[in-house]
Amino acid sequence: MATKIEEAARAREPLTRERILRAAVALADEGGAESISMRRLAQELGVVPMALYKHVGNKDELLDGMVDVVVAEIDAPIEDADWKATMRERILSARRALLRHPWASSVLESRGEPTPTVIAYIDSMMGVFLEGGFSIDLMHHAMHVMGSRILGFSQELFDDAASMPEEEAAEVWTQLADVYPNIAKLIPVAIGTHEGPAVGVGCDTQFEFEFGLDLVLDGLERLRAKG
Amino acid sequence: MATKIEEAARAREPLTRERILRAAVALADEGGAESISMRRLAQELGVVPMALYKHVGNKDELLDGMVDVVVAEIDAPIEDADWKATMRERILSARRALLRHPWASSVLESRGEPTPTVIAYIDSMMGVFLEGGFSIDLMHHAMHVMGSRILGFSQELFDDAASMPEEEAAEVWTQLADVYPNIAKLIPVAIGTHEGPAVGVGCDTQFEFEFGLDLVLDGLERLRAKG
DNA sequence: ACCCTAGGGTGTACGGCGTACACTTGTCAA
DNA sequence: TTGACAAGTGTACGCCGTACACCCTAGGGT
Repeated sequence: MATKIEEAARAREPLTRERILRAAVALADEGGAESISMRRLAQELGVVPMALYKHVGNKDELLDGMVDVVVAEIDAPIEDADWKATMRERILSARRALLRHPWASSVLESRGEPTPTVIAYIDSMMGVFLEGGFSIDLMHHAMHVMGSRILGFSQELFDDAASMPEEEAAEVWTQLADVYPNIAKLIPVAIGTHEGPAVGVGCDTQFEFEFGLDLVLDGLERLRAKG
Repeated sequence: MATKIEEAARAREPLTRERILRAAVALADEGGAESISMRRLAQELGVVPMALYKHVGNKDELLDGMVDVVVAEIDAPIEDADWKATMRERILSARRALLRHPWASSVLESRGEPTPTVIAYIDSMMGVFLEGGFSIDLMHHAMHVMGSRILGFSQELFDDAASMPEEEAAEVWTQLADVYPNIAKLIPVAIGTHEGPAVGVGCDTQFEFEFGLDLVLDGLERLRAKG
């Protein structure tokens, strides 16, 4: 009897590639990229590790599948807008997707060959450039210039040095002012004005992303206009 | 006797943090980033794995040390030049260092907090901006815009799709032309002109890097001039 | 001449990982 | 009823990082 109920409970939702991917994404969402392991994921699904291999091939394929889930969340390009607005909006949409899944950018970076889904996304971004009047050559360069920004992220040198109480951080940095004088100069700015999301050494990541994005897009527009 | 000789041979060059780092860099240079393991490295040094821990603490510290070795290879900034030339030259020097150690960029990306050596490098790059007439705010934005480019690399969406014979690659791509129409448009360019290092879907990575670098630097110069 | 200490190198062991391979079990067609 | 096929299981292998207790040797204080 009891065993029948158990079996029923287990069989209620049979293992599926989709279900595995959903569970993996959920697991990574709450535990970060390094918490994804076949064993941990199997446990989360109430199943033995090897069961997963009937649906995903290997771990790399799993990671690819997870990336695809995130990329699928990116909005379609808007219509009836110039190339720059279209590009900009779609990239910001991609960024929103990546912010919902903070593990995704590091997984994306680590992947060698992109998945067909990612390639299709890239291809459609190329289309935006071409329809916007870019030559094929310039579109090619543009794609390289954009780099990972086209997927909504850009690798930062520091991750935001948060997690330290603001005043303590300030003190540490003023102590280090003579060894890193220029970095130290950033502190008075943030502490002094002391408003908005810029606290401590941290900064408004969203602003910085859009700043860089616009700088690049403007540069490309200039080149396009010159022909 | 024999044992004495063995011991002598082993003791000839006693284990040292420097020696470990040199060996690790050499190992990664020839085997790639994923070939670095404490066990493998110990074996390379003719020593038991745990011996390393008397000198490096743990694997993360080892990786940090390896990064430092590479960063130390970057030339000092040139003198008596405007900020853009200084920046440009130093970044290209960094890129040369990273090309000598292809594993380094991925290790750099994977690291959370940068090492003091890296921080010092970043600080000195900030100094170049400031001495070039950037306000502190604009310098701050500029550092974000540069991102990893300041260390001589930028993450590409594909790694160069090399390793496939050129004509075969062309054929594959023309077959895929209807599913990735815009990517396919890149092929005739590379194949058609057929000169320089641009073969197949590949492209001149160095050119693309400098193209993007200059686009960003020019954009920043414009902002600086406006004040 | 003795011991003592400290530090570098060792050996063993633990818990985690990805996954190959042989197996049971449940389902449905013939 | 049987028999094939797919889904899930169990066991095992070879990697990994590293904690911990050990030994061995060189150097210094007595």
